[in-house]
Amino acid sequence: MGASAEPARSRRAGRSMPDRVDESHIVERIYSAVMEHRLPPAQKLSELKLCEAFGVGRMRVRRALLLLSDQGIVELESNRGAFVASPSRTEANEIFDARSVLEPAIAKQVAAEISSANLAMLKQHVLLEDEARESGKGADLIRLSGEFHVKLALASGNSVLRRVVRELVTRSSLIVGLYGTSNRTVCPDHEHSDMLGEIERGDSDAAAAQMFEHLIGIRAGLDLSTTRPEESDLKDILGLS
Amino acid sequence: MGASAEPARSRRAGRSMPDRVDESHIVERIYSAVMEHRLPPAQKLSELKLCEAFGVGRMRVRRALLLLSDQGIVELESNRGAFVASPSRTEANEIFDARSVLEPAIAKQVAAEISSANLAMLKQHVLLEDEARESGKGADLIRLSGEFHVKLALASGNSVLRRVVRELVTRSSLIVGLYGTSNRTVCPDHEHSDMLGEIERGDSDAAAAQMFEHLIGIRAGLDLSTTRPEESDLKDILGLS
DNA sequence: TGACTCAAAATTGTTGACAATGTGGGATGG
DNA sequence: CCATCCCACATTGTCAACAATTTTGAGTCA
Repeated sequence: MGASAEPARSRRAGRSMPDRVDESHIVERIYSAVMEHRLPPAQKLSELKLCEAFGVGRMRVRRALLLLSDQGIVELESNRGAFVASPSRTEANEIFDARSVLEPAIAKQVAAEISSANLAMLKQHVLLEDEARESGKGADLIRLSGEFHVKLALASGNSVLRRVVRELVTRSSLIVGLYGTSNRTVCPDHEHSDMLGEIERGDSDAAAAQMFEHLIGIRAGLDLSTTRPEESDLKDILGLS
Repeated sequence: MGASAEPARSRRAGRSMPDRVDESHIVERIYSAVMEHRLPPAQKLSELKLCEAFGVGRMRVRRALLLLSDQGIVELESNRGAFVASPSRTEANEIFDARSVLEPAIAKQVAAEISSANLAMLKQHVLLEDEARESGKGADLIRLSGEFHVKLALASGNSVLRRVVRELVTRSSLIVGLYGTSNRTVCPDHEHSDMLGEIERGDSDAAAAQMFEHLIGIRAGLDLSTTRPEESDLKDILGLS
């Protein structure tokens, strides 16, 4: 049964869908699913399933998967298909190294010139985080913790910065799923709130320092030591991309 | 004459080609051509021409173009094809804003922990720049000036940083082509050399400051004022992607 | 039971044909 | 001479069939 031969509209009741689904829509949805830990690392992404899910032809799905693989969210294995990426410990360290370089600089910039509207947005977001933490909604908290970093970049008003952070945060979400040590897998309690305080005060350097420490804190909640190589690191070691 | 139906090997004598040309090869080649100002902004990229040039089927070319458009190097217009991107002044300012945030942080990081081998590589590169400047090889100088920034990111040993900088520098190359004011279109004379000095001394903050000033210098050689909107800015103003 | 073989089924990769749209040029008329 | 219309051509977008590869599972044998 070809998925794309159907009436194309009037899909199964639950989810509303734009009339014209293009690649970017599929990409966005998979990004969200990864951020919310609904798509675990190494999950198979069958073309047929995706075609049915989005009511789209195979070409669209393949193009979306190509874009996602270029962004490190998906891995394409020849003749085997697409899988949600499973970053090796080496890759994970690289990603957090990059975040430790880039995100403090972004926090610094945002602290230097944030609009009141964006400040309010971030405050609102932190409130949501507190709410999720206190009501024990672990899944929501994980998602919100990641989204904070994206919204902070968004507050810079610069789409390039937003895009870079979004990619890194989403990949980090996969890393947390793979290497998170049971408890405290997400951002330590009130660091987001503290950072926001520095931003509100306009203390750029303090905000940058806070972000740097914060990222160290996140990494501390992960098991990223590469003393003994593990499964998905073999390809790194053997030098097979 | 179908381009992909030929013997597939033994192409025209000049250029050697990998036996198996995949999307990333096409992407790399177009990146290089843009960096070297051999592909000007708004240049049409016909699928057929690219198929012939690379000896590849249309699918490969289309996928490469999709990746390039996702990275802002190429613009896809529906039913009209692919063109080398023409960043609007608004986009150009956004890109340089992002560079002014990210690259100083990268320079800081590199200054803090560069290997002697990478330091030597950068010194060698600056020598090449001097050579090109003194022998009046303007085209080479433009290319080398951009490459310096990429190589600096490369010296961090972090592929994420390298990738981000490479994308931004390549887009900047398009911006220089569009908005560069005749003379001094590239990096002011010895700033790369000065920056390298700070890096060698291990003075992180000085290196970061130098990079920041350097980027301001580059922007000063461009005409990016958006007082009266121009051609390609219309789409920004009208809110059409 | 467990390991192995092999063929059927399922999935992915690629190609070519066709439809849809944009482009250019010549004829026509003012 | 210039503008407009219209048709042939060229290019892009989409799809469906086919080829290649992997996966599955039943069957066989030790």
